[in-house]
Amino acid sequence: MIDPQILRTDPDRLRESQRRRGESIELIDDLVAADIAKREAQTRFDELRNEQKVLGKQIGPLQGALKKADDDARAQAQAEVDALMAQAQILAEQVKAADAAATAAGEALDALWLQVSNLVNLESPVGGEEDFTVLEEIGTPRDFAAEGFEPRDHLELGELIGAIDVERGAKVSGSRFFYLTGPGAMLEIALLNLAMQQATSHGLIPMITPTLVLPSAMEGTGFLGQAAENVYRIEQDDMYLVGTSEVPLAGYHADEIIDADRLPLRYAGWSSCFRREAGSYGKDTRGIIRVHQFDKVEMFVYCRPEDAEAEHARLVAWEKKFIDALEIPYRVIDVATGDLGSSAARKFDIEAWIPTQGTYREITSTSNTTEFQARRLKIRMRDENGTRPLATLNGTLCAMPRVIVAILENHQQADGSIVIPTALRPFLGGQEVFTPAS
RNA sequence: GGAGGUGUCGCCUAGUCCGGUCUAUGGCGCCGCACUGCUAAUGCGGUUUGGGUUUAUCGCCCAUCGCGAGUUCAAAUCUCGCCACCUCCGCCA
Repeated sequence: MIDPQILRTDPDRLRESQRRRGESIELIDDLVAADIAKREAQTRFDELRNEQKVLGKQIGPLQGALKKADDDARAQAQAEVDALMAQAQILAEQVKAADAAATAAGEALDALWLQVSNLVNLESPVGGEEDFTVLEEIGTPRDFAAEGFEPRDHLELGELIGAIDVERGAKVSGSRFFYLTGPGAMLEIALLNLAMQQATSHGLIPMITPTLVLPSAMEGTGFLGQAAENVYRIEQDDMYLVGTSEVPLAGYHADEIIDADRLPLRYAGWSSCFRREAGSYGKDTRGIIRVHQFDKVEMFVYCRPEDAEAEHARLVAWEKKFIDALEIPYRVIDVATGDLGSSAARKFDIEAWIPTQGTYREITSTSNTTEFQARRLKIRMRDENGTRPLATLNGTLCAMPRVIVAILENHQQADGSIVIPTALRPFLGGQEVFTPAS
């Protein structure tokens, strides 16, 4: 949610943000009207309620006096009480109606706010999925032609070395599920160790989070808007499977007020992630680039709003350091406004070079969600200026399947073996190569 | 899953039986001021959160006693539902 003050003082800022995202501008007009309606209804209720309380305070003492009154005064006192009671009853009806009206107006307003995405950062390139800006390219893709062989894709390689089994994944769980087997499983564990080693060296707090969450956490992080179709819902218990540990890491401090001197709070969460991948039929059907379940180490930061942009840059730097250690060529892109997702004001993706696709593919994504999630989840900070919402940011450190794809494809040799990046070897007992199973 | 207990403004706590005097008591902590070579101690004042109004301030109004609904002129207090935690029993990785 965006600061309601901006809606009242500068609604054009919201309209401009909506325009850049390609989302509804009329929504802002509705919001302005609903905000006014809500305040009017609330004020009416407040005033009536005040009248009711003033009146109510007179009744108690009068009834006390009535009990003590002697016969002469009784009739008089009784009449006074009756008159007040009659008045109070009318007022009670009005209060009830005004309360209902204010509640309804509030709900209508909240429903509209839930449809509004975060204010985009004005630096973000405007446009759709293809309109990103490339910020930098690092490393050089190998020239397999010069090396004299045709690169195999990650699935072929994974099957060759006995690391990936998608056929049995499909047999047991359906399409887009897979098993990591033998060296594949060991590789994921090694990646987890490297990621957590780097994370802790940066001062992040390691976390293992719930993956099943209540609606409040899902909604608070902005995943029940246009992204809702990609979320698994457990109907029977009204819970959701998270698509990223960003959700439980953001919910961790929900409803809390954090002392500013504890900020920034930085976490590295490890969890399984579940995605329905609705609307991606036919896309990336081969291999493990797009799957329904995978594991991921996610970074999550709570900080002062004024520090958020610097923090965002720090997250990108940590992501780069991780990919650097894996010796994979990549580029960093500044994602365009139309492709940000509802909670991000700005988003940087790292895309790894995938030789058999001849292109870069997303392997990390880091978003500055400013105060958007914090407002929804009621996470505030307290400093010398009082209590106010803080900023949250998230960023991928290691999304297992895609990192594994990038390692296999970029470090393959002509015989189908895989050279293990030096940084991973300590976590694999010093092993240097994955070789094809016989 | 069953039985019992608990839930009050950072922490602890009074208030709930018997509705109005609750504008929620007291202690700790914290902030400000006074006193004071310094610190400590002491004294005085302040200290839930959210919304509205006013905004140069002070202020005023409403909501908030785990959450929600109900009864009532009036609910921390009565009724119902739910949630969380604790103890015990059952089942279980």
